Amino acid sequence: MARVAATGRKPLEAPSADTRERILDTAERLFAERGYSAVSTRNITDEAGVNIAAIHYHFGSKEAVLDAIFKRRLDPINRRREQLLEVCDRAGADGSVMTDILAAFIGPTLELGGTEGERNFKLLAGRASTDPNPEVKRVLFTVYDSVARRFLEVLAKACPDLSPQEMFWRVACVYGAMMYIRADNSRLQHIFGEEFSLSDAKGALRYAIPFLTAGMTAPPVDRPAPAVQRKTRSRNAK
Amino acid sequence: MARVAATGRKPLEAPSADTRERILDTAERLFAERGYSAVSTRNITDEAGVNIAAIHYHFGSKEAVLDAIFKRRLDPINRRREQLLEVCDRAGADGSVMTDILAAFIGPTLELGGTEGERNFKLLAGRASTDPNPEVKRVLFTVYDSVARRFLEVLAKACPDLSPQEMFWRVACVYGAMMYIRADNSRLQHIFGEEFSLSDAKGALRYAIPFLTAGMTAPPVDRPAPAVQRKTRSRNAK
DNA sequence: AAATTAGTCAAGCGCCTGTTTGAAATAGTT
DNA sequence: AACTATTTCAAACAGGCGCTTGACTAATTT
Repeated sequence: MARVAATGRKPLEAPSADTRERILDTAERLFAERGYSAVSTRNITDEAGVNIAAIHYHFGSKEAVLDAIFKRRLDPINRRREQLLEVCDRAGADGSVMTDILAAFIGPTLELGGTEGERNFKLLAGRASTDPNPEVKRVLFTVYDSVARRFLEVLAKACPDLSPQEMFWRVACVYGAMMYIRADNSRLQHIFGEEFSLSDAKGALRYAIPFLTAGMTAPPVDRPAPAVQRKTRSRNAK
Repeated sequence: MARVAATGRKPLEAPSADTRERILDTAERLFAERGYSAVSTRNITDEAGVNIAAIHYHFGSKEAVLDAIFKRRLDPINRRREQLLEVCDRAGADGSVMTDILAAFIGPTLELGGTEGERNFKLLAGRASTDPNPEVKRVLFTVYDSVARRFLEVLAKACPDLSPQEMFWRVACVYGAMMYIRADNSRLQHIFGEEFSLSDAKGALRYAIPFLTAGMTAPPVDRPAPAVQRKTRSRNAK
């Protein structure tokens, strides 16, 4: 009781879940705002209002904090992705399934943004995707590898005409677009005007997924399409 | 003479262009490898084999080094981009010009890679694009703003059917793909296999530009295409 | 009520940060 | 040969880094 009264925060059920969560929330925000390398453990504990030793008591290291942040948000998202991909996989391989596959993979991450914490994580995830820091790369690898492989399986099944090379480059474009939208650097916003924002999840789903669908279903470069293949691409009714 | 003999490097014409260039080359490599925030001025001067004070004598600050790195590589590239965009602009607005516009904007940066320094810069440019550090953002802004506006002008002219919203999101996808390819994080390579690499400039131009062309020329979501519009999209002869 | 456990705390470990200094060495000019 | 301007140098500035320690408080178990 004394602790709660002293810090003046709302009482919480578990005694130290408070400290743990406050560290995660604060670190999530600071990593998103300044980047992993530019944030110190002291920055985190100071802003979270906890003792400097709390990070190493509860997590063990700065890297472990990043890992916990990603696991906390991504575990449910990845479960949802796999579930949606399963549906697409069973639906078979006609041209129209591409939109659903992309939506299954991209949607759950772009829809984040209901809470401030989710918004921060979305930024962090996008910005971390090109962070060369070995600690960041290690965390991302352990957290993304499995679902990324599943995504590629389903995708390959839906695009039997694409050579591995072509699939590689198309997937890179999809990844790039998704990560850039998540990262939401304000450069395009500055050029187009303040009324546009990459953090607008509805816009992302409405416009980016058709763009990427068109790219994924375009006639292959390697073996020009066998003339029969001709797909409708204007299905934008949700 | 004594200095050259002592360091065992090839003699150079200008007296201190040596030190300046060595700092730029080394910083370019380290920033690319570890990220701007994770590299210290001492890391740079140590590896460059120059005195710790040289950075502030020749540049004034760490941020000014980053700025000089970008200006050195990007000034010729941006001149080339503007020249190529000019040609597209004059060519008028039929559907086939989209590939040329994208190639004009993306090509000159993806073609980098002839020297080790160019390869390092390509990585750095991609990775910096989502770096939230304010120093990095400031440098990128001053260096990219002008040519980005020109690109958008030409693009808008070639896509008269797209609403501003839709243009915004499509351009975001193009930017994202380009930056992700430049950044060349090794995650996709790890999944697809070592024989695939995002640093392969020929592959990027061969496969990514058709992908993005398909996305940019897809029927608009906002006002479904006026049924007349039907574009050929299989022009892959260079 | 005693013993155990979980959590918090201020202080400090050795090392690194971006930047500055004033003197020494070198190069270019007269 | 003397003089000036440019460049390099070791040393140091105040402060921050990730992480550890050992004492202390508070809740839980026995």
